[in-house]
Amino acid sequence: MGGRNGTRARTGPSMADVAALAGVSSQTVSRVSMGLDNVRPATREKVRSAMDRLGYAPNSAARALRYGSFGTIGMIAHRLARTGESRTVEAVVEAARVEGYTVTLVDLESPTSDDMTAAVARLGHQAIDGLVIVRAEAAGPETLALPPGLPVVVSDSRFVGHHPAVGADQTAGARLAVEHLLGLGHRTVHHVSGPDDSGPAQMRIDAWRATLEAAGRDVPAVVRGDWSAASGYEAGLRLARDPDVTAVFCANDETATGLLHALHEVGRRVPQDISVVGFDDIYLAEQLWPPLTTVAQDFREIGRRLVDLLLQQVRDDEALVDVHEAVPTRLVVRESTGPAPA
Amino acid sequence: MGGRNGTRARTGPSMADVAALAGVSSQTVSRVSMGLDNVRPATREKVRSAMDRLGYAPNSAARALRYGSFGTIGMIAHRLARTGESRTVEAVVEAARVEGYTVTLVDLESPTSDDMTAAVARLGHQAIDGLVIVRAEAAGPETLALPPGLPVVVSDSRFVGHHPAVGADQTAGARLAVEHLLGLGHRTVHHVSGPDDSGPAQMRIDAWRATLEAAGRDVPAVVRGDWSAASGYEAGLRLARDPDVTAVFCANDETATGLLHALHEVGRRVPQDISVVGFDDIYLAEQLWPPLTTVAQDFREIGRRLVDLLLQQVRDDEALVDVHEAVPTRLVVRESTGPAPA
DNA sequence: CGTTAACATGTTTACGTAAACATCATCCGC
DNA sequence: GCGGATGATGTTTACGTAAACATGTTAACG
Repeated sequence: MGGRNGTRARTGPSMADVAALAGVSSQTVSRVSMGLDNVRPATREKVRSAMDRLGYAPNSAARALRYGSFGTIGMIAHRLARTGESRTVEAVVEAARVEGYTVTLVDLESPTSDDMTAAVARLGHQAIDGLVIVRAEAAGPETLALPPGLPVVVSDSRFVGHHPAVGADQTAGARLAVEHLLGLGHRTVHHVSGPDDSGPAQMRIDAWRATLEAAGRDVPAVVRGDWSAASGYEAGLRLARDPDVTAVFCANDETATGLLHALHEVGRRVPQDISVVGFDDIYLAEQLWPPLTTVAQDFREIGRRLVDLLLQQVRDDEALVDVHEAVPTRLVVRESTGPAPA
Repeated sequence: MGGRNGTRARTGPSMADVAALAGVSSQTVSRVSMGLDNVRPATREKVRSAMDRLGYAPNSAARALRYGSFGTIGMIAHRLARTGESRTVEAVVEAARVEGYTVTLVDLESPTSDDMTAAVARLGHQAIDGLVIVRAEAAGPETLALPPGLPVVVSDSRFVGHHPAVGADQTAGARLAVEHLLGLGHRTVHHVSGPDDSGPAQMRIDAWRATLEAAGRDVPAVVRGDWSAASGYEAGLRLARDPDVTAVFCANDETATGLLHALHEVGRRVPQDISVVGFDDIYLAEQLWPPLTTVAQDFREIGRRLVDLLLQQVRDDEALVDVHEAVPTRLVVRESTGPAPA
């Protein structure tokens, strides 16, 4: 694995050292350390001062070994500075904190199945009680060799039936976006999608198509993106050439940002000429120009439920494979959408 | 602390179980597990299949206890979905992966000294070999009660002399931004700053002021921001009222985004009427409208050096308090800056 | 065929903590 | 003032791993 110090590393004073200095047994030190009350105040004080003098801190490895628990959740993500990713990471970290857990992050070099497997293997050797997998793009549920018995939750619904999953309600969200645009009088809605191998991206595509079909509208060809702003920019340049395009639904807000850029550049006005809707409601969405109409994901709730579901498995020691929770999304209407041009 | 399962948690099969099934000693299992070569192929195979059958995974707590090392770096950040934060987190996680380490994240509820102390206390009980503190806004170096002997690095230079620090070269970066604007003919440059209690924010203010003074220009009053896009928006509304304002240097790209929003809204053209420069070079900067001229931080390099410096202390077991590395910044000129209006 | 080296494998031990159990002192009521 | 209860403290042990040391087995060479 590497990374380890070959020999003994920083190992501070142990309970035995404190005990020797305080003139008590190490068990008494343990009692003080855990805050039990069956210790005489005078003794407690002796131990406390010995701890302070030596700079004692409990060894969490030993504790973990004793308890079989680390108070730590593992999390696998790819390119975590991306908007959706970082919001999810933040939310999971926050929810974990409330439960008294910390989060250990591993990022993937690439979202390939191999890298995912490597990451899982590395985390399997790490000190975690459970695992959260965020947007497992390329890796399918079958290809994942997880340590048996390790509780897992996933924020990608392709894993339903394999692992419990929590995610935004992609389908309803995409429908909201498309219906909003149709309601403004647009004849149809174009879509700049996420990458092929992403479950959420596929769900947004499907819901977009289904909504158009249900309304009896033409379904234009999907413009492939990859979540990036750059792909949105390119898509924008392409779509702007077609004067029939009056409404675009982007797979995420970054893509939408790039699209807006392209439209500004070629002089198409938003929303007068073209309306744009994003997905995620990133922090910057309301400060873009124009402020972006988007489908808000409740990241905080998603993080909370991911952690809940994970800890439920950790505590009860049973897998919940069939669970799939869809967290409601809501449309946030700002200024990037307007009535279809006459 | 909380969070622990009261009784024994998931504890899979141990080496002893594998050894029993394979008919060898646990030490042989250990050898196979560690990939040593002094095991007969036939024996290795027996052990391997026993491992597979039982679903054996090494217990990292026991390993950590044995080695005194976790292969894990702790990281404290606040609001980590923020641009600069998430880029730094990403960079540190990536650099740590290269070194064979994972990163345990704790986010602060608020950047107060109390919360910081609580976070440190919680991490002190966690399984980490060293600690990275990112932008310790409110908490000063003195107020931090760190576990003695725990290697620490900080990405905020107020900690120089207390802990080794790595950060972007704020001063040079701010100077680049201001000189760029002066070079375009602007008489002076206004500044929307970060929060009072931030070290980097203060350094950017100081460098902005020093550069203006060195050029013999008027130094306008600082407009206080708080890193957020919303604060940039408000600052923008305020600054737009003053027709003398032709150039604004924002403390970060989010603030700049909000500022652009405000300027668009009131009809001031960028860069024809007002030039805007940001700081950070977030992923979206080049896709904003107009694409944002900004001071790029080399987050990847910062992350790498933070991890290097930390692991150096971990491995050599000595503190490097006097180290302070400033990673060069560079100006990325895009379209939000232009010649001063005539 | 015997001696020895080289290698494979087993045994013992320590890492730091905390539960379980054992012991010892103190204080209460009669 | 004595038996028993209560509470404080000490002792033993196990958690899973891997280093250090010990032993056994095979092969090579004279």
